[in-house]
Formats: sequence, C-alpha cells, structure tokens
Amino acid sequence: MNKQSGTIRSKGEETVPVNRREQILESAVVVFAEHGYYRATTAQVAEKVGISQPYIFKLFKNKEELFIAALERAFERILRTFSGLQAPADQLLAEAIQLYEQLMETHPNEIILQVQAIGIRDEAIRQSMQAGILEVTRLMESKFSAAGFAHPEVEVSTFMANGMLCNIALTLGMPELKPKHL
Amino acid sequence: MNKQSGTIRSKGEETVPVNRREQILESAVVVFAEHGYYRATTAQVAEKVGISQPYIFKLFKNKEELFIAALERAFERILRTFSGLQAPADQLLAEAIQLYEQLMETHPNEIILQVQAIGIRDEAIRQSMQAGILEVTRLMESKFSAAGFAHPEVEVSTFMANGMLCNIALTLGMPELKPKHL
DNA sequence: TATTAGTGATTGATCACTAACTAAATAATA
DNA sequence: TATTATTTAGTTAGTGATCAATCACTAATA
Repeated sequence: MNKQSGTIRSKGEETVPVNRREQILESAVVVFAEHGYYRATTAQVAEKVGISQPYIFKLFKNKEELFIAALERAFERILRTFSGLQAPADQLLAEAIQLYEQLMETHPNEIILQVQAIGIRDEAIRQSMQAGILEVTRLMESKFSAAGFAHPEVEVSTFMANGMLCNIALTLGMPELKPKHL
Repeated sequence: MNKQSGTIRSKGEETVPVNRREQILESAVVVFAEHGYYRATTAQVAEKVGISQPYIFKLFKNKEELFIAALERAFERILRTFSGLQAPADQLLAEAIQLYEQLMETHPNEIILQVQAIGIRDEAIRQSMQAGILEVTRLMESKFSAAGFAHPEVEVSTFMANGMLCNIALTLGMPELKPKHL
C-alpha cells in the first residue's frame, strides 16, 4: 500500500530508498519558481527528477494539484520555522525577522513560489493561498500574544507587510527594496 | 501618421473618434487582471474591444508588449496620483494613504495587474516592473523629504510594505489582511 | 492613387493528460 | 523450493485543445 516507497541503485552497489512524491515536489518547487506556474511544464519537472513526464500524473491528479502540494509544503515549512518562536516582547520581532531571513536564504524558491501563487487566477490555488496566509497570521498572532503585546494584530500586520515586501524584493531581484528600519 | 485615431459609428448617426490603442489597453488591463498573463488570450481582449484578434498585433508587436504597455499605464496612474501630494509632516502619510485607497477603488484592475506582474518570469516584464517600483519609490521619497522627514527612506519603505500588503489583500480577496494601524 | 483600418483563414508549436503496455519485485501456492 | 499470480513502478506513444502570430486580403477614406 505504500505508494511512496521504492528503491534506486546508486553508483555503489547499495540500494537507497526514495520517495518519488517528495522528489517530484522538490523539483516542482524549483521549476515553478523559475518559470512560473503556466510556463513551467510537467516535462521539465519530470526531467529534473529523472522520470518520464506521464509518471507525474500517476502521483498527482493534475498540474494544479502538483502546484498546490508544492505550495502547501512551502507553507508548512514557514509554520514549522515559527512554531518554536518564543522570546520576551522586546526581542520577539528581531527573532522572528532572523528566522524568516534564514528561511529566505535556505529556501528562496519556496518563497518565490508563494509570491507567484498570489497572482495565479485559479480558484483552488487561491483558496490554498488564503488558507496558508491565514494560518501563518494566526500563528504569529499567538506568538505576539504570548509575549504580552497589547495589540498583536497590529504588530503582526506590520510584520506581514514587511515580510511581503521582502518576498517581492527577492522575487523581482531588487535587494534595494528590502524593508529599511532604523 | 496618427495610428491611434479612427472613427466608429455609434448607435446614432454621429461618428465618434476613438483611439484603438487606448481601447485595447483598457480591455487588456481587465482581461489580464481577470485571467492572469498566460491564461488571458488576445482573442478575449479583442472581443472586449469589439475588433478582430489579429488586429491587436497591428498595434502591438506581441502579447508581451501589450502587457508591458498596460503595466506602464498602471504605473503612470500611480505616479500621477501622487504627483500632487504635499502636506505637513504630520499629515503626509494619512494623505498618501487616502490617495492610494481611492486609487484602489477606482482602478483595482491596474493594481491586480501589478501584483500579477511580480510573479511573471519574463525578463522584459520584470524590468518594466523594477523600473515602475523604483520610480514610485523615488517619487515618494521626494515627497517625504519635502515634508521634512529625517529618514524618508524608512518612512517610504514602510509605506511601500503596507501598500504591497494592501495589493495582495485585494488580489487574493482577503480584506482581513489589509494593514491594521492603531 | 495611396493610405488607413480592419478582417478571415490558417498554422505551427506547445502541453496537459491518457491509454496501453512492460519489467521487476513480492506474495501465494503446490 | 520452484512456480505462478499479483502488485508496484515505471515507460512509450499519442491526442486533443489551445493560442500567439502571420498572411493575404478588402473596404473605406483622403
């Protein structure tokens, strides 16, 4: 029943287990980030994984679901990143910023994917995007609440705004656009 | 030499002058905003204008240039909107916000177009986008400078961040995401 | 007569997605 | 243990739809 497991022969003689679904998502993030949802082709994703193009449709119903799965993966990483966040009120924002900057360095393509998702006029993708943003917002509000902020929504809103500007600066290749603070 | 001028017969017997290029751009903004760059078709734009699809290519070299022309038009409106901005330091931000909110109400599709442009992986479109954002930023910095702000870049950066969050809230249909201030 | 404004028909390329198949691993059975 | 059946993991080949872009043309105007 485990559709995800399989084996490949590596250069040596050992056999290493591999999860095709994960591999495909990994490649999909890169290809989608590089070319955008509509320009990216399932053939490009398949080539990057080293499988045939039709095989993608054995593991994902269609291109839309592949994209959504990749997008959800990206949101899960953000949530995981902030899940452990905890600091006194006067340090919380700085810590949050630091965590996010690290994430942007290690997984820029997942950020770019999300920026692209904003503009995709596809109902299912939009819903997934709405849900993701809402979850991140809720999580951050809980963190700012826990730190004792009186108006966590205001703090979080500012944090989200600056985060978005960061994302856009990254996506457009405009480092000078990154938020400036004193 | 005036490629833009022509006439159409309206329902009455009079003849009204018309600028096809402008008409096409007007429709293009709507169609692109509704379907996104790649899903929007030149046929949809043509239908909205009431001309044949090939005629678009008499006035625009290709789809990319049509989109860029529409995008530039959107940026020009923003620049025009803020061009007259002038207020004492303690009112400037509020005035700027009011102007932008008005713009978002009167021309939401131009805002959505810009949000979409962020995610389009096309070199020419990206360059146009970079130039547009830079121009808006420069203009706002001059306004905040004129009002006597000590660190206009910081103020403008915050303004841009909140503006972007506004744009995203509009594009995703998430009014609850709009910036919160106290 | 030349230019402007416009159309109908077509095409070449691209791509998501399907169908029909195979090879290998694993489990069941004699 | 050898043999057969079944599932898993994957492939090759192809199709139907979509669309930007071109070409060759016409009708009206100046």
